[in-house]
Amino acid sequence: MGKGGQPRVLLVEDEPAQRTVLAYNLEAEGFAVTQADNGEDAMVLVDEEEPDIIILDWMMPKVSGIEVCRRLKMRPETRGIPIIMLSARAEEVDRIRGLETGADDYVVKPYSVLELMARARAQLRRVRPSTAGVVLEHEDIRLDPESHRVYRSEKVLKLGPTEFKLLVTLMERPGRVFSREQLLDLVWGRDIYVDTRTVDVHVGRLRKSLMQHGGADPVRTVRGAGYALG
Amino acid sequence: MGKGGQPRVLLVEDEPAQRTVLAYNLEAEGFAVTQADNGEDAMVLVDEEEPDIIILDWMMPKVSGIEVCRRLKMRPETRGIPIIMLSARAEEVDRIRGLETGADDYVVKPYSVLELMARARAQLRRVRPSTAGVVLEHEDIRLDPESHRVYRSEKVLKLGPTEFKLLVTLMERPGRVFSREQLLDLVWGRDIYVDTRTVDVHVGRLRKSLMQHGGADPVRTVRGAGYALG
DNA sequence: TTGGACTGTTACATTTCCGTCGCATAGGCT
DNA sequence: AGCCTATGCGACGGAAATGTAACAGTCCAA
Repeated sequence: MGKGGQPRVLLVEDEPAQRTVLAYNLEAEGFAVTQADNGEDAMVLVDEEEPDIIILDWMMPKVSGIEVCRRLKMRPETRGIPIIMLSARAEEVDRIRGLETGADDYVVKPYSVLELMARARAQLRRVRPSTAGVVLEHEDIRLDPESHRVYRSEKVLKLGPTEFKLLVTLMERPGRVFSREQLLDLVWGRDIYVDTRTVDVHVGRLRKSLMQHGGADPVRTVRGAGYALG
Repeated sequence: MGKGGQPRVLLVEDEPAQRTVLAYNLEAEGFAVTQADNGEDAMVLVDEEEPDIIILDWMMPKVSGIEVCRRLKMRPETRGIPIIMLSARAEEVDRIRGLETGADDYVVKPYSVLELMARARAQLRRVRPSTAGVVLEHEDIRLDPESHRVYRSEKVLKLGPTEFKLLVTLMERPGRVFSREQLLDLVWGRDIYVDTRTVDVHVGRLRKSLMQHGGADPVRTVRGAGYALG
């Protein structure tokens, strides 16, 4: 995985409008998006960004999506990356299938964005079964990303957006110690400037929220290093 | 519906003995039975056979029942098919419920065959109540897409077209949080340009409509994320 | 044509949350 | 103990997200 929670997706589509819409939706769904509008750039970006999944348009100038797919599936180091191919008409899917490019899934345009998201998640789950769309559990804490709900011993907890994201991050790797800088990256975003002490404050708020109905403090402070769950 | 009033059931169970027994009983009860022993085949058969109801074992090799269920409930064209999940122990039912896979009912092994039949019929009745329309229900809200009518505790509600579509979308996956962008996609259509704040306004109108005869607000606002039902 | 129903936008009110500061407290080292 | 640093935590101003009424435009039926 790119970083703790944010799966990286490489989006290859030559039509700017479609690419923009997709990128927007993917980002809204929590993906870190890298964009390319042609096959050559895509090949380079695969190595540079090491995406967790690739969404690839079939029709493209120069190097076509099919060709990109074929090349990637030939190299051992990129073979494992799931590829979802976009194609304009249903009949084409059969053709692409026939070409045995090795793509992992196909979506026909015009596609439902939600469906595409679902398929992307499904692929990610296959490759990395832990995260993305599954209910996270740690001791008596249960977190469902889909319904955006957190339970502790059957009681619903109320927590703010940042506390929620913070908890998601911690729960994705229970026991692992995250430095304040890492947490800023993962929860706030890579290019946001905020004081590292802000993390402390939010961890404090998260603690209070998690203990609002009683129970022990599940967050562990590692002096000089950061925070961890359990 | 299948031919001549015979409801089609897709039976997905990897244990041959159990599957055979169940299939026999289902056929005796007048169902047209299609069988699968794994999730992948099941996904294919859903499209090929268009069953009226699916009985799905939880534990299966490769693609689990949960995963099949989740995928089916994500696709609009299969979302309406009722799914009954079979699970080995009672505790698991709670777990599956927590996962919000969208299954319509749960039966614990070892189950009474009669009970399973009864539940299957109940689901069919719900989906096909002489009108052949899918009826969505959530708490005290009942929505019939066929007649375009919405009831709340036996009283008919009056709501506009957009409010109706919005409610349909939310009710198709109760509990799930939809972002404003997703709702724009699903309710308005993906190539319509409207401000995301418009969603807020319509959610507000939907709320007012749903509470026009009293009752609590069934729509949940998830700050920083979107809206959900329940 | 007129009136009603509906829609999308805007402006404003209100709530909730965020980031920072200051000080208290705890932990670790000599 | 005494000192220094890291962390906990309450408070506060302000920003951001959301609720909502009002408005103008559109469509359609009477």
